[in-house]
Amino acid sequence: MATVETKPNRGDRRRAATRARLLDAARELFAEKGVGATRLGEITERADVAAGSLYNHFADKDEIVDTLLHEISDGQGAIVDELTADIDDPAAVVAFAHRHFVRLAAADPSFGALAIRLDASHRLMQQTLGPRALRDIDAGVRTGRFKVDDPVAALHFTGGALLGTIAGIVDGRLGADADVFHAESVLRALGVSAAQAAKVARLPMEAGT
Amino acid sequence: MATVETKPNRGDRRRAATRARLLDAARELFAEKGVGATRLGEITERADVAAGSLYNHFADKDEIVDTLLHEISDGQGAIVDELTADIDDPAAVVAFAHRHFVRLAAADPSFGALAIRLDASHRLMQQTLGPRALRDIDAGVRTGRFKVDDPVAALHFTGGALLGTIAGIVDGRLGADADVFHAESVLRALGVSAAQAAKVARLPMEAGT
DNA sequence: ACAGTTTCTGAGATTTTCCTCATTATTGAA
DNA sequence: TTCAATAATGAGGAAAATCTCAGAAACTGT
Repeated sequence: MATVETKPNRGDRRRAATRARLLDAARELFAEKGVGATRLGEITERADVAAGSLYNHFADKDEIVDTLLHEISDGQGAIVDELTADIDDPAAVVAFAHRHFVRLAAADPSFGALAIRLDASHRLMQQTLGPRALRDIDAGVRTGRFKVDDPVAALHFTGGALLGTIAGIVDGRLGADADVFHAESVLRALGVSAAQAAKVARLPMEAGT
Repeated sequence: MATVETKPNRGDRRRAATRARLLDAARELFAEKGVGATRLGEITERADVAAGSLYNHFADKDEIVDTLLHEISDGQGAIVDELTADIDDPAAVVAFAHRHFVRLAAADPSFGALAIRLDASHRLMQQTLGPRALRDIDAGVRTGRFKVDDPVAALHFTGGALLGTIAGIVDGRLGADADVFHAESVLRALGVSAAQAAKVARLPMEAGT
């Protein structure tokens, strides 16, 4: 209602391009040195954009962080949803989702660094990807696949564990193949039998990811 | 050899007191707003200490963070070591250690907030408390109590999960009784049977903590 | 081609933060 | 009590970061 949908002009594209350059630069810098240590001037410099232009797009650093977070979580959330759309077993869904993010962190270091460095990453992860994860956990509890007394506690547990594994990958202590171990541990923690966890965590994943 | 041990003077005590006031203020502020967002001026103001005095004790913010980390990890590490000194079962040791930190976060919100807000808290946690945790995991693997292929991956997994649970407590989504659920999940993830995990995670803890 | 609109630019004003250092206060020893 | 040594003070200089704004450039529609 509020906004009228209209075809993007050349001008619109130019605006979008500088905005994207700013976001890319911010993402890189946040991953490299953390949010707090990144100066707005560094962002505009790396983006090769004039200092003043930043304010045409974002009011302040927080707004950049928020935008980045929504971009990532919406994008990845949708990818995972699609990846697991036709899987019935909740255990397999959870395993696939976790493996997706572990692999993503290995394939794109800036994503991993960002995930663990964003201020209060726990809370934000919970707010954005949390609802989807909680839905999957609940599904497993309902069908009896998971043995979990407190789904919310399980959400925090598994979400934190994911960030922990990502942190291990980011600083090189874990390899890209950590996804299977991680998924197996998640399933066990959720009450899946060891044999089943071992099997489900090793299911082949689609070419994607 | 280097430093001569001598009885603390009144002067020594005064110096130590301002230093302690600075560290307390820093701890509070880091917990409230994160390390990056805390200005040195805020620390001296809250500590009610002149701006210049900070430099009599610390070269810069990093040195404050380091000091705080060592203080916490040495202190809490020793407490946990003592708490678990005469326990043989590695599973019980791990469960007690995790429960201790979960309870600590519930009892002392500033500890919890600090734990999850410290810049790159994952890496730092791993560096400080990690060696002890890894030692306990290794012990469990050796005795066959844990079924874990990759102890380092398990360390990251359980460390992250702990931070996740602490985050849940800090923002009020989990109660102080989350310690049992958390410990039970950790044990399961490490390959302890569901029945054993349920039992060990509920062992009574010493009055302490 | 022209006018009107939007975006970008970058120098510099403003604000914030860090840190030094001359001075004052406190302490311990003689 | 006096003196030397150590610690604390806080005003202010230096540096850094944020943000503004007037003008240039790019773009659109007519």
